[in-house]
Amino acid sequence: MGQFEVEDPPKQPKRDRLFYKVMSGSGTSLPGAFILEDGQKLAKRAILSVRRGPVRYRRNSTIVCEGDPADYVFMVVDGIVRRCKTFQNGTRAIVAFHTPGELFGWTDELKHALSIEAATDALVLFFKRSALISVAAREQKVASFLLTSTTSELRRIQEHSLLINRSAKCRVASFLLDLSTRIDEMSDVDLPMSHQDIADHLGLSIETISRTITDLEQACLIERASARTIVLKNRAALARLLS
Amino acid sequence: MGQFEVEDPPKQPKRDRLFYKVMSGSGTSLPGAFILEDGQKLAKRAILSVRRGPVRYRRNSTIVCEGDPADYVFMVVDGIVRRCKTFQNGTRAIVAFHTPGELFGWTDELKHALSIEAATDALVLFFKRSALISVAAREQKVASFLLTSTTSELRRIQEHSLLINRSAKCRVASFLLDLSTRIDEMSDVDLPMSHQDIADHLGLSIETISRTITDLEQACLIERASARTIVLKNRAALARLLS
DNA sequence: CGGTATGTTGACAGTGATCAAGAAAGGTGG
DNA sequence: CCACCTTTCTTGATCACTGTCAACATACCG
Repeated sequence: MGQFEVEDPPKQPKRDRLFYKVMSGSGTSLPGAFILEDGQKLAKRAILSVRRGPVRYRRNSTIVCEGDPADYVFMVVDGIVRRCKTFQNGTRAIVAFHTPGELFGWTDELKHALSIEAATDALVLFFKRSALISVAAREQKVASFLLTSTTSELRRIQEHSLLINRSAKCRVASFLLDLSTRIDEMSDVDLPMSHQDIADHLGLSIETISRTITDLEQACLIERASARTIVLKNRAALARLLS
Repeated sequence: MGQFEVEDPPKQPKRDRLFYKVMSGSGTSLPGAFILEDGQKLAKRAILSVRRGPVRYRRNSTIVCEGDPADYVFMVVDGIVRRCKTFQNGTRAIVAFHTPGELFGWTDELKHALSIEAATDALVLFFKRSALISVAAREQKVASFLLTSTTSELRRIQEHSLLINRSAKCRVASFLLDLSTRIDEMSDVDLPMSHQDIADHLGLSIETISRTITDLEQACLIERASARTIVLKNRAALARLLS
């Protein structure tokens, strides 16, 4: 487990707002399944009681190492977290990025199969797995929340896995569109993570990332406001690249 | 939803054995989390009460089309089922294969994002989602089973997504090792699906699949007993290709 | 202001896709 | 059981996309 740092008092109000939003279901609505209605005070109190943190991590610091015991489950409060595996030849694969409000690190194994690292400066809540499990056994709403979170993560990674045989242009377009909806900005996407992170997530090299962005810009689908800020000028055309 | 066929009476005993095994947890053990102990007669009876089928599908027939309403969740009883998406240019990506005992098709969306097809002749159980959800709300063991199944699927696809930037040799080795443990045969893997299916799952062409198998055979890691039967002669060396 | 990390662009090489042809396997009807 | 046909698999030749290496530009930070 990575180094713990002091809690960040000024951020507390933000954490509680976010946390309430998540537990009331407005952040992760689930049509047709376990809908988390508002006002489930019991479930909220139950989960809050087993929370630790939030803990602040600096960019690129490690939260969990591959092989660490899977005693904790996490929730991003602020920033971006990546889950990744580094191979012997030094290459790295980033399985997923996690944005604020997402629960992650839930597994059915005793050890984490992937490292968990802060892709940007990040605030992270900790939940003890064993406590969460016993709460879930009593509180049906908590069990629903766990299932909802896991199902959402499954859906995201299934979508991501569709990129396995697609071109670089398609992968980058998919990434930009997905990120823009998750960051939830209007038209300009401020890339929170490095090109290296994006490359390792999409299975491309940083050079190809750069070149592809240039190509998309020359095709007038996007525009580079700065190296890290991209304006999606034609979402429809970008989406057409995916099909 | 695909064509329904008559039930297959002689297979019934097998289905019930399998189903009991699954619900008793011996097929999908979950260390450290919601352990499904033996003798949970209530949960078993509760789930069985909302089951339909089993329905028999012939190889390559469609069980669910992309975009069909997600009213049902499925369980393979016999054979192999694939979940896939076909793109406009005709290429296809197979997100996952499902082996007997696996629950699949669970989603938090109203429609299935992927087509579900029989990769071999297959027997499939149906569960009405709405019924499953209401049973899960009453029966904690059923909720646990849903979470366990979803978590297992998540783990599998996360492992698969690590292949996104690996070589053809590594992808094929990974596939063969995974398949051999899932089919649970001693040393020889009888490939249940076509090379085309494997190619679409690994993001390679059928020619590369064939060539890679030839390479692995010449390196004495495997041996081709027939086109569809492969003997893993050196599992350790195959596993070394993955790291 | 200098130094490091990050991003961009070019030249070239390598892995795997594509196209094409042939071989093996499986299914069907005689 | 065999001949035939279709599907699936194998192997070869060529090409394209993307990785690698290198140089340079820019941003970031003390």
